[in-house]
Amino acid sequence: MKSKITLKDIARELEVSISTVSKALKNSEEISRDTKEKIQAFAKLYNYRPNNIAISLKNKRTKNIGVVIPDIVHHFFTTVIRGIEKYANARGYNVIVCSSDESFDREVINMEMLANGSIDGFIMSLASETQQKNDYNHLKEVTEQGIPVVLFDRITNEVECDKVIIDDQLGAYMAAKKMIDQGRKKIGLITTADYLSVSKARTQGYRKALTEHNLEVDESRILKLSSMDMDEELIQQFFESTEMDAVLCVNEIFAVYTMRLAQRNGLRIPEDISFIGFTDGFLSEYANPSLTVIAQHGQKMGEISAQMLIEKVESEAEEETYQTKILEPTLVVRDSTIN
Amino acid sequence: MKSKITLKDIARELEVSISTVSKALKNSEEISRDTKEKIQAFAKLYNYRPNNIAISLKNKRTKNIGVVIPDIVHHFFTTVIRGIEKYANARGYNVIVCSSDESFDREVINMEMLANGSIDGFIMSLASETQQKNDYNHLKEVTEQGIPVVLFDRITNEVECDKVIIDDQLGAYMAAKKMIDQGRKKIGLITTADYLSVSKARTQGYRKALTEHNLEVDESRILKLSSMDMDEELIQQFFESTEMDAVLCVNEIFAVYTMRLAQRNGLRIPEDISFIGFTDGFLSEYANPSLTVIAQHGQKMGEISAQMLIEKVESEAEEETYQTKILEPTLVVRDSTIN
DNA sequence: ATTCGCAACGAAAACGGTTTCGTGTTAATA
DNA sequence: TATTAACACGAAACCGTTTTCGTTGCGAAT
Repeated sequence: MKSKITLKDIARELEVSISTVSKALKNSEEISRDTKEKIQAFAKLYNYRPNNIAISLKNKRTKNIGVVIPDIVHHFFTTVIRGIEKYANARGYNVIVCSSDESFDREVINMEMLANGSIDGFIMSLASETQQKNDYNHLKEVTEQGIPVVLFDRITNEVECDKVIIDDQLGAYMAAKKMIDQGRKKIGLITTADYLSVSKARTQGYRKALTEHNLEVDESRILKLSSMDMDEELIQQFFESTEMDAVLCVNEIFAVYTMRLAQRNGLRIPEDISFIGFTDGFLSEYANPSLTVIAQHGQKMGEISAQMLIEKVESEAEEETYQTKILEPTLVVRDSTIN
Repeated sequence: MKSKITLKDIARELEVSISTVSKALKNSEEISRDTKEKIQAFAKLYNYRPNNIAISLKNKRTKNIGVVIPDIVHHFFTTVIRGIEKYANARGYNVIVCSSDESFDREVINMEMLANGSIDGFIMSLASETQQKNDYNHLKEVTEQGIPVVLFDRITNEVECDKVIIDDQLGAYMAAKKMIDQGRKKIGLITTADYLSVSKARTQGYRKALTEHNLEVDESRILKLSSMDMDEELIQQFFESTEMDAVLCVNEIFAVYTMRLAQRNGLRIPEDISFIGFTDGFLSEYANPSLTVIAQHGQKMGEISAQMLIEKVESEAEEETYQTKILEPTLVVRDSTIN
């Protein structure tokens, strides 16, 4: 086991000072050509790599980005991570991923773990429990320490920082309008509790579309589930007791599950009933029939988040100017709606 | 913006030495009750947290685990990450996730980035390109430096380290046997190229099951796809030109996609043709019909990997003893096979 | 009065780099 | 010949901790 070689080792071996070695490896003008060549050759031979930790301590910059998300086993979030990684790695940053598991406490603990020097900034999406409690002191503390934060998707107005979201209201509006345009009148909505910023916005978009097209919003056609568990029982009851010719769901699981219910009840999709979901994941693509969805562009969201964060991290300026980027959702038409 | 307070700050403010502060905060016996109380109160008031980076430099331990996987947008790998996170976080470790994107070069780069002090050990699954090239020098270098490595799922015998896999051969065997027991005779296999360790093992299990039950292995019933892309064209051709009453697929996407093809051709599942896939993900659960699968227990795999790694990291011993844990796969019966 | 022991604290090295500011040597200039 | 500037390099501080090894001051024992 040959352990890592340090500047000190090289200096001792070549009988020069540590500073000379350091400068030589950075190709400093101060050092003579001969010495530089000798040192560089030696370093290459022994495969010298500077110790990241030491550099971090000196620079007070770690080149690590902390990502805290509610759930890692969720297609949307993984695409966001992919986007973050793509952009961050290209700029020499590593990504430290922590999942809050929708728990407020775990979110706080993870942030505290990372905030003590491990990372240069945070990219995060709020745990549902956090949105429910409406307590953002952990976020405020971090920003007050000067650690940049970018919030995506599940955001809050309570904390001042950069934000990236898609226009959820518009997305739901587009989906509902699509169904209305195809002559659907009895459009149901399966969503989650309103404390989730995204669900609230989507419900608004749904209402807006119906109202604007002179359709009454029938509250019995709206099912609000707790976000945590996919309650099959409730969906089943709802589906069987509600007359609908179209259903909008705030995620693909609700949609695909309900489609199956419909099919078992002898309904044809999309002839008798059509479906639109949110999140353009594998489930939508490979469902039978494939599911029309509002794509949230997770990867793009991740890239933009990373870009915004790294910009803040690397900017010397102390400007306290924050922006919110709103991405446009896209309707991906598949076989669960007509043509 | 109040930036982080350090030991030095406390020492200056309270007119004691840095060492006294450090000891007081660790409740050392050396320091008088009075002084300790004063220092601890001050630290609490100003919310002092030790700087992780400084501690890492001192201890030569980062409490970070590096995870390098082929793809982050993949259910199996995310469940593994979840398992790693769960175990690691409980022990105070952070998880740095890097995706190789199935690329050898990215795998090498990521490992080099992390190996220079950022992490205490690696948990990884090989990129398909790496398995194809059969080049593991980057892994060997890392282990020679004394950095522990745990390989999971996509492993190689070329490098000596701890390993965690499921018994892929057994899994495929179980699946094929299940179909045979139900009277299926013309069992197809949709898999990926043999250089992927798991695909090879699964193919072997499939062959073994057929042979043992006096069924001839018809090579024309085996489709080998490049792992990278899900080639719909090829699957379609294969499906339509091959007579089968059962299909075993090495992942859920292949299975679900092929099920849809079958249904469009008017076949009933599972009456006319039955399906079994690998990976127990959302796709299998919410497919219509739901898909019988060989569960790979990703989360468990992650937990075990993390446990093995942390054990190595924290053990002083220089023992060069490595083990390979083989998990038993489970057959999860759903509606794509008979009862 | 001297020595001893102990309690309570500080100085300094160490981790592995970067960087500023000397300093000694040589060669060019006055 | 004395001065000076450029060159090439080293010493040391610094980042924030931990930890070892002093070093005080003081009461007790001799």
